[in-house]
Amino acid sequence: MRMSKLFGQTLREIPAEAEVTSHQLLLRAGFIRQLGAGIFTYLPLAHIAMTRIEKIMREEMDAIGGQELTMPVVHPADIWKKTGRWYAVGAEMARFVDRADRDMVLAMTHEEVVADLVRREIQSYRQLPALIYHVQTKFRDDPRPRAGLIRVREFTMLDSYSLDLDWEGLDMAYQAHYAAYFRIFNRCGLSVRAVRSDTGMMGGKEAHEYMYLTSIGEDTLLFCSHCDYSANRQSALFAKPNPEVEVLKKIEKVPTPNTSSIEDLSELLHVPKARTAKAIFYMAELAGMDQPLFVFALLRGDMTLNETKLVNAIGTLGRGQVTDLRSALDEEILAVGAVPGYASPIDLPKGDVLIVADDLIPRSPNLVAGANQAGFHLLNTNYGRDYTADVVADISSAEDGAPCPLCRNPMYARRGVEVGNIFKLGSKYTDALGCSYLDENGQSQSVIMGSYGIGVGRLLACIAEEHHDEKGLIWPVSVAPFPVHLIVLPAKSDEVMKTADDLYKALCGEGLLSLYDDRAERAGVKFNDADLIGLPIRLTVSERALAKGGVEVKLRSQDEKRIVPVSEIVGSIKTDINQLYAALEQKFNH
RNA sequence: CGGGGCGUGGCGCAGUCCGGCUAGCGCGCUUGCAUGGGGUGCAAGAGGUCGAAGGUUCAAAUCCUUUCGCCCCGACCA
Repeated sequence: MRMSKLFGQTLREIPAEAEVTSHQLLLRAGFIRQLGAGIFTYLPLAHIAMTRIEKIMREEMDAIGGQELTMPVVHPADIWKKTGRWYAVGAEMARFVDRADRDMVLAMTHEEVVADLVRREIQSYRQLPALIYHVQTKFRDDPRPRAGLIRVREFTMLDSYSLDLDWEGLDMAYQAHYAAYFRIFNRCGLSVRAVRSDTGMMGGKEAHEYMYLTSIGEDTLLFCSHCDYSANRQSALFAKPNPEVEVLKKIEKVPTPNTSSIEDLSELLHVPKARTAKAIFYMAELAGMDQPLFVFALLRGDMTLNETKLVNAIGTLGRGQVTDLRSALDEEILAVGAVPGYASPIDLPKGDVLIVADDLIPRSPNLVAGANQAGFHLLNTNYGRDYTADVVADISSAEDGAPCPLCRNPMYARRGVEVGNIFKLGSKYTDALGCSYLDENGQSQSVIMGSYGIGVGRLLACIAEEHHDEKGLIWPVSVAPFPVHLIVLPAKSDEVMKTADDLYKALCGEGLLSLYDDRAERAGVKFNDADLIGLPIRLTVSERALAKGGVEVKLRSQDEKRIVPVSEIVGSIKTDINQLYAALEQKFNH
């Protein structure tokens, strides 16, 4: 590609809207341009890089038996209504009506389409297992896109779907993906950690997320310092304290004026936070219910509430899945007879209030709790004797330093960006859309499904985030838009330009694609642009280099320069490329 | 959705508080000359409904109202 013809230019200054490094560099180097919030154009350089990433994805998917197809971006709402997600997913799903007034959906994922397809195509156990995938556009109307390509609304995703006879088959498909996804990330030069995750709107039994660890990440992950336990904080378990058994003391009301926080309470009464109970109030919207449900969450004063766990705990009640959870307003709290700052489940006039207690509460005797009266708390409240809950479940959040649920050693917290995920869905979607197959005994069985995805643009951004220096990007050889950046410097004689032109053609002839900076720019401009764009190998044709007997070769990732005779340049570059690939492989083989 | 910030040539900004000639500056872009290994110099140019609508005023980038968009924090999120 001649740079004089390349669509898209580099920017000297950082556009004001970019704060995150990958966003700044991708804008400055002429890879992306923004059209709207979370909506981007991928210029030729980014397009080529993404195409290369997708090629790696296709190779790895094909290697585990995947078959590529393409599914639509616009779906009739019908199938989403059948699985319930038309109702369960909120404004994140973009909807519209077509000219015939039919409800339509922009694809945010493709389980429904897959299930509909399976219903038509799969009838017999002989057709299973099957694995299909595509690389397709998704639209999720995220309330807050941010950080350039890290969190966008429209994006390209590799998503694959495994279809199996049974759960054992799904386990195998899941394992195959688990490994294939690591290979994809590693071949792209990105180091990731797989952590256990919540299944969220996807549903299903088990899920992992692939996390690129970085301080700009939006997710908080917990890693055990000793064993290999790791999880997203949304679903991370931890070893809770084991309180000693005590004689249940008599409940006692004490005045505690102006003591509405656990800190103040703990100080005033000289009791550790672990011997208090705190109440947190929510309004939960449940699928299929008109009125939001008041949720009274109770946990020990030394614990932090985990909203994801709370949502899941409410979901186990069978009253419907939570579609929205928000903090209750003071009026709403007072309306159920509780007093903000002094609330407890004891003697609560029970309207339609759902009490969810953390599982540490029943094991913790003689806790200080609110008296449902401003200015008073109760000493020695005990679960079972004084009150009960509708659900007892783990609703506490694992924080930095919390003991590992497996080995009790402390866990540490890190931030990360989710670049991929894998879900064991089971028959949630296949049953909803009625896809079954006949087994060898002629019995009808549910197709068991898994779904797996990687965001291509987000992956590109993470690679940029990981591979750069103060001058610009440093693309891994596997995803670089071109392996070679060929620079010709202005010169008096025509020989320099002719040598460069010939070299450019020779490289093309050898299949070594290059970005050829043939512009009438000065050396500094060209070198700076080359550093900014970050292609792996830089070749410089100049009078000075020719006088030294050849062309200057420099790797973007190293400082050394060397002169290589023109006749040997093709071989030399091929060697460099091979070494770069070898180094990349080396990095992840341990 | 709550809080904060910002919309002025392609990019970065000044001017807005306190209304007043033809709206500036740097970069980039065009042309010419010089220069020629790390964003070169000189000269001459092109390019702007000051986000939009309405209002106040003799006069609005500037004041008022409404609205749209973008960014950041939070809520949210596969």
